[in-house]
Amino acid sequence: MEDVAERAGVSAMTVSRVLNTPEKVRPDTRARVLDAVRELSYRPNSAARSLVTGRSGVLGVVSFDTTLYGPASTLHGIEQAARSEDYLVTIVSVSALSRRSIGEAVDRLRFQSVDGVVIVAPHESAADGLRHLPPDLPVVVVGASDDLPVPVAAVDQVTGAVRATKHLLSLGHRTVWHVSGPQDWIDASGRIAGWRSVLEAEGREIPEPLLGDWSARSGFEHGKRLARDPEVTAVFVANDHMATGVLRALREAGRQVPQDVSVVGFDDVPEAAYLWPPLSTVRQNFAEVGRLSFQLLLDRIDGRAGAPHRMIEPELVVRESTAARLSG
Amino acid sequence: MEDVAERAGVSAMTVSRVLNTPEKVRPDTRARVLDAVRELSYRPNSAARSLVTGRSGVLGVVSFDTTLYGPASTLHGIEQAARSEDYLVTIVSVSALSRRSIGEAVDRLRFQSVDGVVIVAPHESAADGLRHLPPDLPVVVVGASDDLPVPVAAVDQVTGAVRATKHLLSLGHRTVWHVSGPQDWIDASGRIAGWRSVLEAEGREIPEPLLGDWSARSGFEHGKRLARDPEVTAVFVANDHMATGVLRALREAGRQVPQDVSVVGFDDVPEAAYLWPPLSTVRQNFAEVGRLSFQLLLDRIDGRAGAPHRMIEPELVVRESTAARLSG
DNA sequence: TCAAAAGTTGTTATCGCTATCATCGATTTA
DNA sequence: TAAATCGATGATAGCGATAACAACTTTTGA
Repeated sequence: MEDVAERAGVSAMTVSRVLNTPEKVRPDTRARVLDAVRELSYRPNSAARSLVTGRSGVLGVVSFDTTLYGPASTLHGIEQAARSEDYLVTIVSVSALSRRSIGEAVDRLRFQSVDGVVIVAPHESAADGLRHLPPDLPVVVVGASDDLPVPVAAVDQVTGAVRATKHLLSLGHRTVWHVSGPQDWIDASGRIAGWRSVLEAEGREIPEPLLGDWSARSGFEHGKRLARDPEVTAVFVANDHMATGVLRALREAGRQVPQDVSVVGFDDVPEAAYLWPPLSTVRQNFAEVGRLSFQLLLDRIDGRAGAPHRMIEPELVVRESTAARLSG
Repeated sequence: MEDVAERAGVSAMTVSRVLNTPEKVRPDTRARVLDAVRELSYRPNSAARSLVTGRSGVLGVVSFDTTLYGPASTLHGIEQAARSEDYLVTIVSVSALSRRSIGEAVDRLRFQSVDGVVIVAPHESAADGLRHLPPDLPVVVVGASDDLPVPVAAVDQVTGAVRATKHLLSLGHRTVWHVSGPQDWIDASGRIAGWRSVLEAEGREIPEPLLGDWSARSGFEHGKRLARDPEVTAVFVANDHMATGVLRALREAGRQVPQDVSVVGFDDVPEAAYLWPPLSTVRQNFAEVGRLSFQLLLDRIDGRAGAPHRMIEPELVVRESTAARLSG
C-alpha cells in the first residue's frame, strides 16, 4: 500500500480512502491512485482491514448434510445473495444437529470472525442448540420452528401438505395415506400436521402415517406395504426421493400409477418431472429461502430491526402421478 | 489477550505460546493460562493472527453449480477433510466456467486471503482459466484433464465407461448406444472416449452418441428416440438423471427394462437403487475425490511436493436394469 | 562448586490497514 | 477585505496477535 501511495504521490491514507470512500477524494487524485493500484496490481490485505474495522466480509453457514437437495439449494441461494453484497460464505456441514455440534460449528466460525451466521437446522434436536447461541453474534435460522429468539426463514410446510392432501381429496379419494419423514424433522412434523388437519376437517379416516427416513429405500419399503392394501388409492409422500421408492414398489406389485393409486411428493427435485409417471409434488423455493435468510442476516448485521420471521409459500405442481379415483 | 495474561500473571507472549506451542511452556504456567482463557472465555482474533503469520486457516472452493450431486458431494468431502485439519472452507459457486468467471472467483477468495483454492471444474471451457492462475497461490483442480500445470484429482471417467460398456457387451448385446453429456464437459468426453474405445476394440458398430445436457428431461427426449428403434437393446447413459428419463421413455413406449433394453447409468446417486428397475450404474466416489484434493492442496500449502495427479477408479454397480439379451 | 547449556518467560517491533484529528488552501460569507 | 467555512489530504496511533531476540532460571556435568 505504501508503494501505491508513493507511486501516486499521495499518502497511504488517501489510498485507503480511494478504496473505501471514493467520493471523498478528488476525481483526479482518485484516478491517479487507481492507476497506481492497477499498475502494481495491489490487493488490500483483508486481515489487516478486518483487524481494524472489526468486520470480515465473511458469513458462516452451518448446515445439516449439504449433499441433500434442500440444504444444497438453500446454501446456493445464500451464496448467490451474499455475492451480490460482496460477502463470502464459509460453510460448516454438521452430521448431527445436537446442541453440542451446533455450538462447535458456530465456535469455529466465530473463531474466524465471521460477521454473521445462518444455521440451516431442519431438525427438532437443533432447538436446544439454537436457544444457546452467543448473544453478540448475528444469527438467522432456516427451517426451524418459529418460537426461537432469532429470526427464522422457512417454507410453510403445513400449507404445502394441506395443498397436497386437498388435491388428492378433490380427486375423489376417500382418504389419503402418508409416508412421512422422521418425526424429529421440523419439515416432517409440519407435513404430518398439515395432512392430518385436512383429513380431520373433512372428517376422513386418518391412517397411521408410515415413518420413513427420506431415503428412496424407505419409500420403497413402505410402498410395498401400501401396495398390499387395496384400500390405498392415494398417498402423500413427504419427499420426492421416498416417492421414487413408493412408485417403484407400487409398480412391482402391479398397481398402476395413477390409475390405481395417486401419489404426491414434496420438494420438486429436478428429476421429479421425469420419473415414470411424472411426479405431482409440492415445490419448495429453496433459492428464495436462501435469499431471504441472507437478507434477514444482513439486517441483523447492520443493526436494522428487520422482520423476525419469514414464511414462504410452497406451490403444488400437478403432473401425472395423480388422477381421479376410479369408481368402485 | 492482555487481560488473560494479567489474570494468569504472565505476559501476552506466554499466552500466545500456550495457544500455539504448548510444549514450550511449563505445565503449571500452561494450566494457569488455560484457566484464565476459560474464565474469560477468550478467543484469539484470527484477523490479527493471520496479519502477522500470513496464514488464515481458510481454504477456498470454486465450484460449478453446487446443487448438482457431484459437486455437492465433492464439496462435502473437501469440507470434512478440511475440518480434521482445522481448516475452514469458503465456497464460491460459479454459473459458468469461463476464464473470466474463474479468475473473478479466485480473486474474491484471494482477497480474503485464503491459504489455497480447490477448483471444481469439470468443464472444457475452464482449461483456459486454469492456465492463467496466479502463480503464488496454491491451487488444486478437481475433475479436469491432466495436462494442466496444477495438481488434479479426478475420477477416471474412461475406465468407468469402459466397465459399463464391457458389462453390456458381456451380456450378449450386439452393440451399445450412448446418451452422453454435453461434449464440453470433461466427464462427458471421457465417457464417450471409454465407450467408443471398447466398441472399436471389439469391432462393433458405433452408433452416433446422443448428446444430452445431464437433465432427466434430455434423457427422456433421447429415450423416446431410442425406444423407436428395435435395434436398440443396450444403452449406456452418461448420468443417472438422464438415465431416469430414458427409463421412463422406454417404459412409455412399451419396451421393458431389462428384458427388451438394458440400461446403465453413471454416478450412483442415492436414489439409483430405488428406481424401477433399480439402476445398474457406475459409482463415483466423490467424497474420496474431495478428500484427495484437500490432501493435494495441503501438500502444496505446506510446500511439500506431493503427487501431481491422482486418479480414482470408479466402480460398476450391477443392479436390475441390465440383463442378457434375448435371443432373436 | 561453578560455568556452560538448556529451558522459560519477557520485551520490542511489526504485520497492513483505518479512525481520528490536524493541517492547509480554497471558497464562501459578512 | 478579513473571517468563517468547507473540502481534501496528511500525520499519528492503534487494532491484536506473533517473530525474533534478550533476559533470567534452572539443570547439567566436570
